[in-house]
This record gives sequence, C-alpha cells and structure tokens, in this order.
Amino acid sequence: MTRREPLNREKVLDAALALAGEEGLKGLSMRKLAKTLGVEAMALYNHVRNKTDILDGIAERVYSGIERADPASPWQERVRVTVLNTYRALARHPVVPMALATDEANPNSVRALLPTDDLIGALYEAGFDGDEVRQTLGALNSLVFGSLLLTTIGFTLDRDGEAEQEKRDRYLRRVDPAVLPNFSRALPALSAVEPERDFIKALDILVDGLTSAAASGRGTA
Amino acid sequence: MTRREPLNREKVLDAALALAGEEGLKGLSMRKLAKTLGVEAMALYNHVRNKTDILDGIAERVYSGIERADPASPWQERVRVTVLNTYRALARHPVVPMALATDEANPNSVRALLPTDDLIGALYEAGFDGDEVRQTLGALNSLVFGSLLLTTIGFTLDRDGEAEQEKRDRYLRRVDPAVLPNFSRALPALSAVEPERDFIKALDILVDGLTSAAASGRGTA
DNA sequence: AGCGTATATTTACGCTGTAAATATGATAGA
DNA sequence: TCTATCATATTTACAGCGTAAATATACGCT
Repeated sequence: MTRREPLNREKVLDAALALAGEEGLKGLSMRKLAKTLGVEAMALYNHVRNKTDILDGIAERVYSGIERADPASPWQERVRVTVLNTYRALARHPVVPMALATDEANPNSVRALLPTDDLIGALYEAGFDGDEVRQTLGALNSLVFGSLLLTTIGFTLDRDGEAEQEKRDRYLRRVDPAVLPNFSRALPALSAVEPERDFIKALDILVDGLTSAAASGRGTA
Repeated sequence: MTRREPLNREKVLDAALALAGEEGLKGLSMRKLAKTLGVEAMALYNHVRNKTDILDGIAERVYSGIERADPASPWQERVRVTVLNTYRALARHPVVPMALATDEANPNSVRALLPTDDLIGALYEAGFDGDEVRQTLGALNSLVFGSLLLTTIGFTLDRDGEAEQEKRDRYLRRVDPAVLPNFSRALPALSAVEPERDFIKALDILVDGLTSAAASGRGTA
C-alpha cells in the first residue's frame, strides 16, 4: 500500500476545470470534485482557500491562456485578434464566462489582464480618449460575453438524459405563425451551426465602426 | 383573528422580483421568499410549480414589459428602439439576464417573444436572409446581455457590508504601470458612470454597420 | 524513538430545494 | 346546523451544499 503522492493546487484546478466541463457550473461541488480526486471534500481546503478560490483559479488560468496578438500589427488587427483569441479561450471553457457573469469568480492576476492591456493599448493608438476607450472596451467585452453565454445556454444535458435541445425544439414547434410570423419564418435558420463565425461577423462590424470613429475623431479621413 | 386572504401566483412573483432586486439571484430562496409573504416555504408550492417556475415567471413578466417600437418607423429605427427598450426593461431587473445567462430561467410565453418577432421582422425588411437574421439577432442580443451582465457584476454588497467596489478599487490600485501601462493609463476612465449611454454608442455602431450591409446586399447604394 | 509538520478524515452546522403527510379553515349540500 | 369536500398552509424529512473545528494519519528530521 504505497502512499499516493499528495494533492496540490494545480491538480485541484485541473480536476475542477474538467468536472465543470462535464457537469457545468452548478455540477461543480466540493464533494464531487474531491471524489474525482479520490479524496474527501475537506482535503481540498489544504490546497485551496475555498470554492471561490477555485473559480478564481480556473478563470485566471483560462485568461492566462489567451494568445496575444502581434504587437507590430496595425491597431485594428490587434483589436480583432485579441478579442477573437479571448473568445476562443473562453469558448473552450464555458464555465468561466458563466462564473464571471454571476460574480462567482474574478480573474485576479496581472497575467490575466495582459490581453486587456493590449486591447486598451490598441485603442489608445487608434486615437481614442479615455471615455472612448472605456466605451469601446465595454462593447467588445460585452459582445464576447454575450455571445458565449447565449450559445452556451440551453445545450446541457438534463438529469433524465433528455437533451435540452429537444425540449427547446418541442417548444419552438408550437410557435404560432399567426402570432409570431417573423419568428416562425426565421426558425429554421435560428440555430447557429458555427457560433464563432457569427461572432466574427459581429466583431468585424464593430471594428469597422471603430475605424470610422477613429478616423473622424482625428480628422484623418 | 380574521383569516388573511390567500396567496396567488402573481403575489409570489411580485415578492420574488422584489426580493431578487434586494438580495440578488443567490439571495432568492424559497424560505426567504416565503418569509417576506408571511408564510412557510412549502405554501408557495400551491401557486408555483418550483423555483424554476418562479424564475421563468419573473423572466416572462419582465420580457412582457418591453415596450414595442412603432411599426411604422423605418427598420433601423425599429431595431434601435426595440433593442434599447429590451436593454432598459432588463436593466431594471438585473436578476433576469443573470438567470437567463446561467440557464436557470427561460421566458416561455408567446408574449415574451413579441419584441424578438418585431426585431426579426425589421431585419427581414432590411433585406437580410435567414442566416443574416440569425447572425444579426445574435449580435444584438449578445450586446444587450453582455452589457447588462458586465455592468451588474461587482457592485453588490458583501456579507460583511464592505462594498465590492471598494475591494475592486483596492485591487486596481495595485496595478503596476510598468506591467500594465495601458490599463493603468485608462484606469481613471474605466468605471462607467452611465452604462446606458455606452450601450447606445455600441448599438449605434452596430446598427450603422447593419445599414451598410443591408445596402450592399441589395445593391441599393 | 519521538516530535513537528503536512495532509486527510470525521463530525457537525446552517443553508438549499422539495416530496410526503398532516393540519387548518372556508365553503357547499343535506 | 352538521358534515363532507376542497384549497390552502404547515410540519417533518431527506439529500445535497460550503466549510469550521477537531481528529487521525503518516512522513521527514533530529
């Protein structure tokens, strides 16, 4: 009976990310998490302050995995790439936007703020002032978060194994064309096959808008 | 001792909306809700199927309160007004976007889908096809949700009475200008005084982008 | 050998949603 | 008026949650 090697913070966060990936945010509990590690719940508290600390940890980890844009590229490209990389990193771990949206987590490290710093840098370089930077940053973040959350919800498996998707279908099939004519016309096209493609289109519209705003702001065009 | 008049679904939903407004989504529990109604928790189940039903109910109620745009106005205006009215209705009850984002609620009634139907109608009128409608609708919804969630989080009171805002301030004051130069330059401007104004700016950029897309799509300009 | 230290477990508390059984009280019919 | 019915409210109970506190275990070091 050799003693298994002890737990540590990284292993706990690994397991938490994995469990949350399978069972969602609500499915991530200290007891279940401990079980996947072959340990009792309270053992986790030797490596992690509390559950919030776990959520902060995985948020921070995912944020730290965001690839940074080439600092030599023009500011529009830097904005586009940074935001898209943020989207992609978060899309791989939908728990993170969910935990942030419900205020259960906050990425705390400086490392996690680097992409935001890049973004702000690009916006300053475009000629925006502080207020415009805040407004634009908010718009970009909102689009990322909103897109991720909206595409995430409604696709988890239910307890009894029925996919939410089926329930949603059954519900949508009831839509009365007389009452919601446009909605029912659009129904067949409404489920996005490639959410990222849709996101990119919206992002491009936004970035184009920023370009015009920047140009007129500087009187350069 | 006159018998008090009985509960009903509407009163339960009223109280739920009020309690959630004061204590947030996590603070809304069956027991606390019952207490505000002077009743035991299980009494609620005579008027409401379960907690999800309550969340669905308040979501549906808030969605039903969205003011509809003038159907005679041009499609851009209809999009703008519908989306803005959605934002305003949800901003009055931040629990609703939160519950939707975490998949704890779904507005189920046809009445709640009317604004979306209006929106889709406007987009079809602009000349978009089904895929473009889905993509655009997603972008608009994402912006609404993202904006609301991002401005909601981080401003709730903590258990011990310290405002999150102070904690955030303390944290942000640590930001090292050498590591995050752009971030720390933008810091003073980063807290939005009027989130709705920022939202409108982003919305306008998006709607302008849609106008161009619609025009080029039809070859009208 | 024995002590200190890091790690893991046990037990317990107050909270959650809600199933099931019970109690209450107003109303309708005889 | 007495009683049966029925909607409503309460009580009790259970499994789950996060985590504080006390306890147990086992390793490295002197």
